[in-house]
Amino acid sequence: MQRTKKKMPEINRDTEVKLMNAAQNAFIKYGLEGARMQDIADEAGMSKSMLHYYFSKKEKLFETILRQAVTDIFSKLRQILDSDDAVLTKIHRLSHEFIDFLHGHPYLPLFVLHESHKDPAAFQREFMPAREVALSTRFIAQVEEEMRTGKIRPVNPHMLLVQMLSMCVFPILSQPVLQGVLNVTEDEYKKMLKQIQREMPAFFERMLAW
Amino acid sequence: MQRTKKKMPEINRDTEVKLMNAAQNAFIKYGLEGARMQDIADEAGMSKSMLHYYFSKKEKLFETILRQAVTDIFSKLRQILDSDDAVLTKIHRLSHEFIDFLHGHPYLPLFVLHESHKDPAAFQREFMPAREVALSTRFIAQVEEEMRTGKIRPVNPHMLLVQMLSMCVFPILSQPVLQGVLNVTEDEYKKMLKQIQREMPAFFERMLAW
DNA sequence: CTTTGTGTCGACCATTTGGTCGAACCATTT
DNA sequence: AAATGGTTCGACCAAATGGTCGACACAAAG
Repeated sequence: MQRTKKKMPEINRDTEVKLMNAAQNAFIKYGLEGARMQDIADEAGMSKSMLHYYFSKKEKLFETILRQAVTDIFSKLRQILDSDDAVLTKIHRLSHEFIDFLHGHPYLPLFVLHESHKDPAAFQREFMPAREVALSTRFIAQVEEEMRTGKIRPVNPHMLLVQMLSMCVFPILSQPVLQGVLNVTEDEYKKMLKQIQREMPAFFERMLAW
Repeated sequence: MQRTKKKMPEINRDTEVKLMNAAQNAFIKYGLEGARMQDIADEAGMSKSMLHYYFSKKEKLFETILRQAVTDIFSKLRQILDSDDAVLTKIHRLSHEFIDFLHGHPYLPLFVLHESHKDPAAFQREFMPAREVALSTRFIAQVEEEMRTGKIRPVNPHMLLVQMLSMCVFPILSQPVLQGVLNVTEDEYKKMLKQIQREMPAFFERMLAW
């Protein structure tokens, strides 16, 4: 005999995912106010009513999408920075795994940053749980420890983290503009990204070496 | 006798500036679709009709604001990168003058990047005139020249430029998020920015030294 | 076969929003 | 004082948009 559940909610999941994907595309491109519920429904191949059936209000839907985006980014970041690796190893992993991740989701950082600018205090309160903050404290402590044992040169740990993230995120974030400024094709830009991935670790090794 | 002009257009200028400032704030925060004409008019202390009197349509107004933003950023950038200074001097100036500039207009980069993502091709076509592209080619040539004469170590010039910009722009761009991640106050973050300004040149000197 | 409850939809509603228009204002000119 | 012409506004309009509601489909349960 089969499950005693009244109905299989398989189609459920499927449509919900379809709706969320469409919503993500729309919100990322046009923002909360710019995205149109009808467009989202159309792109998902469903009626507008479905959106309100699964996510009561537009804001609810938006919050779901934004929270997902924040979680995605920080999960990946935590996976690397919260490991047992040495600082330089983490930098190496960051330049490869994290940039690869961002390259696969080039829209995520801008989306999150854009929302964080609307109301920084609210963003921090609603979307930056203590877990994400702890992410940095442990890494900072590790850097200080390696500095104490003389493994790396003394630097400002906060600054180091900011610079690491700058190098990873900005080249992806600003690809459309930089591609224009540098006057290169998308392929050439991708090649440069690969090169950044390869050379970034050595870059920081020089920085942290005595 | 006074000017023979029929009327002084001084009030003109003034209201136009007020409208544009209000429009800039609104567009930066909410984007083209999210900004409300009524809000812009209210913030400028004028009627909505004024907006249509000075800028016929919302899109026209938006394009004006965006073009201004792009021009502002690239003017500052050109002022530094198009000078007669050596590469390392330019890096030094970038870390001071350009970051100061961005710190005074922390919203500009995100605004431009956001629009560039909506339609990269259109953005490049409409808002990146040849003049802005030439900005990089000359700097690239200069880097190659200094490499040839052995003044600096061989590196990929494109990559160098991207890294310089990353270090300048990203810390400002992502302040709301990073302040949360690092769990520091605005003052502490500002202090860190100052430190980045001071240390960035040495950072690149190490990178470019033999 | 009827009931039931979850999904799904089309039609509709109330509000918001960009945009228009004619009137009023006011300094300058005649 | 009357005319002129650029400037400003309030009232209004048509379209778009978020959201609601009743109906319907349809498989599982009784």
